[in-house]
Amino acid sequence: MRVEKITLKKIAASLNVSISTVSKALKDSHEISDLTKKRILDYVNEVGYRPNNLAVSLQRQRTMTIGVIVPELVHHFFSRVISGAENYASHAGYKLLITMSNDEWEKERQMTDLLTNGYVDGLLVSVAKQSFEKNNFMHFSTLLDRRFPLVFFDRTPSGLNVNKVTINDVEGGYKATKHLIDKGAQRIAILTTPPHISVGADREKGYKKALLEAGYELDSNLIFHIDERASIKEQIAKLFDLNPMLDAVFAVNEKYAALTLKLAAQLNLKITDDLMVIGFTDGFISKSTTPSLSTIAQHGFEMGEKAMEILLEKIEDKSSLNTPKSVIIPTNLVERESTRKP
Amino acid sequence: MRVEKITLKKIAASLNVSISTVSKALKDSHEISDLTKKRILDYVNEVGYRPNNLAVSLQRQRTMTIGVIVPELVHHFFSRVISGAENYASHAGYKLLITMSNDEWEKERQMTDLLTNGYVDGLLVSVAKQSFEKNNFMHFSTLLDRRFPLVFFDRTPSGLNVNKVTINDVEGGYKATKHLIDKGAQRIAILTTPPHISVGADREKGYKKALLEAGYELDSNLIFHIDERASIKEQIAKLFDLNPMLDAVFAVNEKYAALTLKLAAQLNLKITDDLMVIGFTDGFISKSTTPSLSTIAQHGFEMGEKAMEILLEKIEDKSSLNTPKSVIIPTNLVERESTRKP
DNA sequence: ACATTTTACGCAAACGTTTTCGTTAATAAA
DNA sequence: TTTATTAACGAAAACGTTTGCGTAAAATGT
Repeated sequence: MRVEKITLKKIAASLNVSISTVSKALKDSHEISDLTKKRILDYVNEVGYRPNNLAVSLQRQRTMTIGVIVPELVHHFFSRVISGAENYASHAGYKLLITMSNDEWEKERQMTDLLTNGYVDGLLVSVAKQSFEKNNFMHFSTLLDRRFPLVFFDRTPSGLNVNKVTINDVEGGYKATKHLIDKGAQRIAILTTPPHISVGADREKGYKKALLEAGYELDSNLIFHIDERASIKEQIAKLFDLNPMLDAVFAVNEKYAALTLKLAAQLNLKITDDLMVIGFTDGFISKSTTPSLSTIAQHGFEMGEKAMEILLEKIEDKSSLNTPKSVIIPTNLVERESTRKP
Repeated sequence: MRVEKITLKKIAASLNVSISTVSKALKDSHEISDLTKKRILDYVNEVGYRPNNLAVSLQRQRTMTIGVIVPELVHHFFSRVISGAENYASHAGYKLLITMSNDEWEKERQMTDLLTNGYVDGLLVSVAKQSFEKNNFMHFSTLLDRRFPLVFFDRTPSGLNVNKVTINDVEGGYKATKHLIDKGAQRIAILTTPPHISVGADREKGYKKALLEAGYELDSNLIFHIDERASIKEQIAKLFDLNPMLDAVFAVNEKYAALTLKLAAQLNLKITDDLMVIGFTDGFISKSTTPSLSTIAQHGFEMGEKAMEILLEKIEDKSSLNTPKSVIIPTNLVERESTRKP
């Protein structure tokens, strides 16, 4: 039951050698004789020495770890991105440290601060909702000034020339809506986020574009900006209430789509005869509902991989930091039961 | 566009004062005159100095951050636990660093190593599947030897006397099964994990206990250990195939439960007349399916809070480390449509 | 007037490593 | 035998902080 921390200094003292000898022996340096190496190795194994990572990183000025900041973890999509990032990173010998901002500006700032001042070599972030609301990205712009390797994914800060990998949300929204139109829908509603969330706003743009292109009229009664602080289900119910002739819904995420489906069942609406539904994000939920949900697949895993690829490139070749890279991961439509018509 | 790192040393040089003066000024020490303080503060704000956390932590021998290792992030339950932990921690002034083991032993070992050697003051972990398979928990026992503050949640290592907060899985399994029995089910199947996963095994115990208590016979055809490396849906389909008289299913997680529901719909089985289903974990999925899922609520948020409470107690009062604490978070049955009978 | 206290700062050790550069002793080359 | 080389190790600076202690000058007390 050893309790005191065991350091190079203590090992050195115990074996009557210098600190540098121990350090070199542990890295199998040719400067140390095989005999001493063995003596040191044996002792080290016995006491179970582990180097202090803080000291190592401080000295090396490198940590081989990457920080990730996401708004929240519950989203399947973010989890997928992280998995993709982790996958790429671990093959390159990097580890991942994940934190969450809870969609709060202050926490995002705090985590950026914590991670970028020593803990990690680079940062991957998806911006918090509150940062959009406040339109405050100064914690990121100081990072850019410092030329700290930084890549954004999915939710990217407005007005900053940064590395980012996103999906084409406008196109995604367009595809989803177009699909409903092609299936013969006449009155198509959209359940989206408040306008300051770029991904929601962009999907809404795509929605409008598809409608206009097909000669439909835009109807503000059909455009619902969900306020997540209130009951989502009640807001969707209100949509149905307001629009008796509604025959299709485009929901900008899985959650809204699943709830729409549920409400439809409660109102005895037949999918797809009375109502078609299409979502966004191809997660477990979309596959497991009855009927299963048509959706726009975002390929989060690939997004994470790509983001990490760019980040590591920026880390290893600092000169590349001068030319921000922007990559768009293609989306594709996954047709399932909620829009499948004979 | 400043690029060189700015440190106390550089500030001191620029202002012709000593490093300690700068350091003390930044902490508003009474040892420094108001004039010098202002001079330093102004300069520091201008250049945007941020202390190096590695150096600070190394010196302070304290980081005010807590590490979390989870098998994976996609699980709603884990996300909830993390949120609870984060909530408690942030109120106590601690930050969270999250990593995932991918259910792999080696990665779990690596992350434990990374975090516990400098990066964090304490560790919260839910054990990887592979560690159970290998029955290898040495990376944790060395932590115990070092008296490193450590609390397990949900999936706890076998044979180690450790701090842990779990739910009573046996009781949960019992409650779920009993509920089905009370509702009149005759042939009740269980969809569970391979036996080495303790939570699955325990829920299965509760299932058996409830059956025996009610005078039912155990039927191995009704006990399915799902192998996640193969198609889950096909395995569930096989269950239905094998048991035409099946009238209730207890699934040990949301995923299996949702898939069961989906399959039932495809087989045109009426819920609840032909089949009742009950799950485990009260996440978004259970609420959003049609019919909605009855389930055993695990209260992940509370679990996270409690785990963090214990951990912080161990950190602040090292003497408490001698007496491992074990807390059980109560579960409760949430009845929804999938078992609701008139 | 001198002694004492206070103010305002600097020095240097410490946290635990890595690594460059000496230095000594043994070995090889002349 | 003398000189050059190599092998094996140690001293010390450096990474960027914090903090106890020392000290000169200024302020206060007698």
